[in-house]
Amino acid sequence: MQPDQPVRTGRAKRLPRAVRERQIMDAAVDVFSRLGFHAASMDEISEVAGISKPMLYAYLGSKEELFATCIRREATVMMEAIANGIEPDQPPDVQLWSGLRAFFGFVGENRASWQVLHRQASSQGGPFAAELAEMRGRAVNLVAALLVHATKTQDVPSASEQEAESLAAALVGAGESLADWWLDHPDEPAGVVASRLMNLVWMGFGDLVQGNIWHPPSKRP
Amino acid sequence: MQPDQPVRTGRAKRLPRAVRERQIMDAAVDVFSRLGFHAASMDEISEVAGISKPMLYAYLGSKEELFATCIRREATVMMEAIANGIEPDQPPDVQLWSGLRAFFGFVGENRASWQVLHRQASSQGGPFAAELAEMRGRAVNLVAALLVHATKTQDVPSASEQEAESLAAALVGAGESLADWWLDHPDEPAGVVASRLMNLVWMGFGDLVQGNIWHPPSKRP
DNA sequence: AGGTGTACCTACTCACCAGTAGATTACTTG
DNA sequence: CAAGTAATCTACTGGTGAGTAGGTACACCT
Repeated sequence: MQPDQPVRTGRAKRLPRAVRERQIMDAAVDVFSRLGFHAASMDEISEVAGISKPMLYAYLGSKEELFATCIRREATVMMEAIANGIEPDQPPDVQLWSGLRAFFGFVGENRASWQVLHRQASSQGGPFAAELAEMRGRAVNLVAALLVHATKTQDVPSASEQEAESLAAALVGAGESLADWWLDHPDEPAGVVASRLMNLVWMGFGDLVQGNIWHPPSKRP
Repeated sequence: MQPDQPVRTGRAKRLPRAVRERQIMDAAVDVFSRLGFHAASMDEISEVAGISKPMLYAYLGSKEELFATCIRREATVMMEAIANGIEPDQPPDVQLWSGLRAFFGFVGENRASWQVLHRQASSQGGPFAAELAEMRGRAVNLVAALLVHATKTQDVPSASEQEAESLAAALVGAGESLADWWLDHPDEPAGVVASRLMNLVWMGFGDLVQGNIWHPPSKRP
């Protein structure tokens, strides 16, 4: 959350283009996340960014281009955060756990990013949703691969690609919407939310109601 | 999905108020679901409804009132569908199963309703999200009660209210977002989607990768 | 210092849309 | 069949916001 720039009067200090572009993007993510695409005005974005509207257009083009650019940037940053968080060469449950922790960690520290990325992008139709769908696709592939790998280490008929992918989609969806839910209940720490989802999707209610809990490896005997 | 009314010219046929109101609401749900709250215009809604704008205002008030009314109507209809679908006096897993089937059944046959209800309402802030949150609260309570009941029949320390409620929230969230995902993959039948979520949340990946599947009672030995 | 290009601004235009005023038509009931 | 009233229309206003035209100041190089 960017602190509101003090009300600017007169000319802004000269800055190199790259720096201004970053400032503008930050402001745009902030405003889009608070107001949504349509209700956000280019006037407000330029004001928050501390510059005038023509700068906005000169640097980042139309409102739609700006929004798409925001989505791409935030999506890339997030996917990198998750990819860096996963520990390969670990058993599937641990990989899933580290991925979930990285995901909720990112969302917790970049609420505006998540808001613009998920809620806004998916509720505007068209090219924006497509942008988002592509990123979700990458996430689903990640999880699906993990699942297939998990079944391969067992001596059961490995799940079909189709089956794995749809389960992965369900899990990714659960993560997305739990993150949305979390936005409205911000008091819980990230680790707790991540651990709840981990237990839900790895153990299932069937186990949980019998008191069987999943623990991270450090707590295993 | 309402078929577009043919382009209307001249006066619409006189109809009693109640009927017109229904037509208008149907049109509003259609347009809101396609375009979102802000991008939807009262002109377009009135056109799809086959009447002129002043009628809209005379019957349903302002744009915001209209939208809120849509949300309330659709939410009520959906909750009733689910409540009617659940079979009480059955074991917890069967109750959950029937609830999921009812939910996905409703979404499948009322895609526009779901879109306006979930995607649109949650991405507009303010009173709309509150309206939605209240309905989600009812759903969460339903599931949480079911969970608490399930643990009570076991001889384990029953989960805390807090724990049960957040797990319920996760499940409801998973359902919401799986429904969203389903909007973009409409080829799957409702039963299949419902069954996937059932397996995921009841059995968990941990069981699924070992080939343990949940079956509805009719297939049990 | 003077020139050159880039960062930056004020002040508009134009389109679109929520909401309304005031007139008009068609059922319905005595 | 004439009121009376409910349903409906056409045609406007006012405000807001995307996008732009045309100009000003600052920094750096020579």
